[in-house]
Amino acid sequence: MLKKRIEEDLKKAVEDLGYSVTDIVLTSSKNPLFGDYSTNIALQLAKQRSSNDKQSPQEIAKKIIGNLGNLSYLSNLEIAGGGFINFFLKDETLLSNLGSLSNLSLQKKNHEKVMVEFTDPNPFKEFHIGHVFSNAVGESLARLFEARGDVVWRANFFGDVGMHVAKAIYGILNKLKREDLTFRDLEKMPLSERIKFMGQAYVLGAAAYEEDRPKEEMEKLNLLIFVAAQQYWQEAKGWEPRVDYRKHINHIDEEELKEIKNIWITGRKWSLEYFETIYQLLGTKFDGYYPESLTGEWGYNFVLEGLKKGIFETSEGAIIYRGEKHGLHTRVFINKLGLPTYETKDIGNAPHKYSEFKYDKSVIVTANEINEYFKVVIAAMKEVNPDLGRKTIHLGHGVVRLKSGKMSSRTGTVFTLEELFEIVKSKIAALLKDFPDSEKEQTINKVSIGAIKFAMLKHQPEVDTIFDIEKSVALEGDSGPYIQYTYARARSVLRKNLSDLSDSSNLSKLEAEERQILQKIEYFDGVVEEAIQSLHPNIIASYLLELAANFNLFYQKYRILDAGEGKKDFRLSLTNTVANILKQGLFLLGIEAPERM
RNA sequence: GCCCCUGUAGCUCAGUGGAUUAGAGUGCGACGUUGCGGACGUUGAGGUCGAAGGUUCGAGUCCUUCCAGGGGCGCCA
Repeated sequence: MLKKRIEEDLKKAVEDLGYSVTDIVLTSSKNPLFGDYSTNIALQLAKQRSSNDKQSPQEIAKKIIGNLGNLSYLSNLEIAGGGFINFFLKDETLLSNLGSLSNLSLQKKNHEKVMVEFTDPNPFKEFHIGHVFSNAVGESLARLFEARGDVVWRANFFGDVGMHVAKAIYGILNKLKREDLTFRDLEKMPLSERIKFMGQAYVLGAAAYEEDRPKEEMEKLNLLIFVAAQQYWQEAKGWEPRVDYRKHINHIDEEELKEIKNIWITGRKWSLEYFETIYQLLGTKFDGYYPESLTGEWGYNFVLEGLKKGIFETSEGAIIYRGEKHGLHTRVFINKLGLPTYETKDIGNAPHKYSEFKYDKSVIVTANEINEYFKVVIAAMKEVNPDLGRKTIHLGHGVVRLKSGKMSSRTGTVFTLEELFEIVKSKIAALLKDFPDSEKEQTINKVSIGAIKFAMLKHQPEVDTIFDIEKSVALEGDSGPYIQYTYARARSVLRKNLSDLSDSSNLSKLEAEERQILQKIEYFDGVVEEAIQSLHPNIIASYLLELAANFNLFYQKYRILDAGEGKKDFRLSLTNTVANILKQGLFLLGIEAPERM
């Protein structure tokens, strides 16, 4: 990578002048007049010294250039503007670089163990497009870490106990009664129908909860679910309970408990089965699953430990953490019924995950509406277990909004992945109507998922995205299909060439468009590093769009296969490298690149 | 009321304190291939970077205040 080389040479030249530099900023130039790379280092250094020793940026730049001497890979080195140093690479340098990149593989030099938790959909509820956003971001981060050589563990945390489940089960019981069905009838339906039923039941239960009438009944149901879940883990996995939930209930009707337990186990299983079909479609495979029914118990112990140390305190019958000491809010960890809240389940999630995978870093991707809440959880974790606290990074992604407003499974205005997928799929299917049947279905899926994921990943993850369902998942312009199409077109040319690709560094003259592509290829590695460092997959997305646009312009203007000897080999090699990078870049975004589309 | 996030072209968004003239895509106007895949390419119009101060040789970027939108603020997740 040439950028690294320039940075090293530059750093040495600057240090020889007696300046201490921690960070050399070398940027790729947008304007070809300013060379391939530029640095403002001289302007930065001019500020560093006290006034009596001050030198102008130009003077410093001049000295730096003097120290750099003659660099064989450059065609020119100049001072411009108010002290910028511009680096012009030789065409031969870029060309020889192409040879080394034609079988591109990223340098794998990092070897940290990284946990990435993402998607986190709750059983009994719909998989909505917010989950798709979380999945797209998380899967991309996981792949970026892997590209750097890290060992990644994909974690999926889900709420299988808590009021939302009580609402869902309350809804199921009532909906069954209303429609004169039994739970057995449900079991005979196809999976998609069962999921739909449960989704509707949840909305029913949530609405009933708002009315306040059955609140007490639902709170009791909530407790029963905790007991049922605990029994399940005891029987199925030999789990040793750490918390006694029964003591919070006056009287338990064992028949009722049995019924609830059956619905909980079965409904939960259906949801998880269904989520797996979605993960397969989206291209994620999780290494570990962390249900709140278990992490809650881990967290319970964690909080009690903190209580003994005085980190947590009791208040009005609940166990709370006072966040004010860190400029945060007070949050309840164990409610007055003795049940762990989400805070406890989440704080217990850390030791639970760590017990299975001893990570150096744990990145948790969730919606940003719980950013403030997460700060409290991490602050508390840092006090009880500083090591785990330090290793935890929370990335709050933006809310996916519809034009009509935010969607919520609580109010029933969800927009599910299925609904979105159907809309996109029908558009793609229309375009691919003459496609050979054997690969048709698969290709339609690849392109549809590419369109959806790319539409989400082209934005910064932290910022809210507004989804105009019809328009947002575009197929032309800034889109996944645009890049996939460019890839397919490049592959089509390469398939038509029957001879071997040969080295072509003896080329006499580069066209401007060819040079621009070579320059762009040069800093793919740098872009990947930047994306990892900032946890911003959108940097990859922007890069791919630029590369695809550069290639399309070249493709439009010049012939490849009948370019004539000398040119042809080079252009094929260039096309091959672009195709490889597009494919790899898309892979880093979790998107597949079909050979034909 | 307090805390956090966000205000850049009609719309959706990029933009490390730096380089004439703030960039893409989309939408709108005008075009292009007897061509290797037109889901492509070229071109035009479109901006008081929410507002006002400040720091700096230099501010869309940093600081302060204000305005607007969103999220959060002890037993939902």
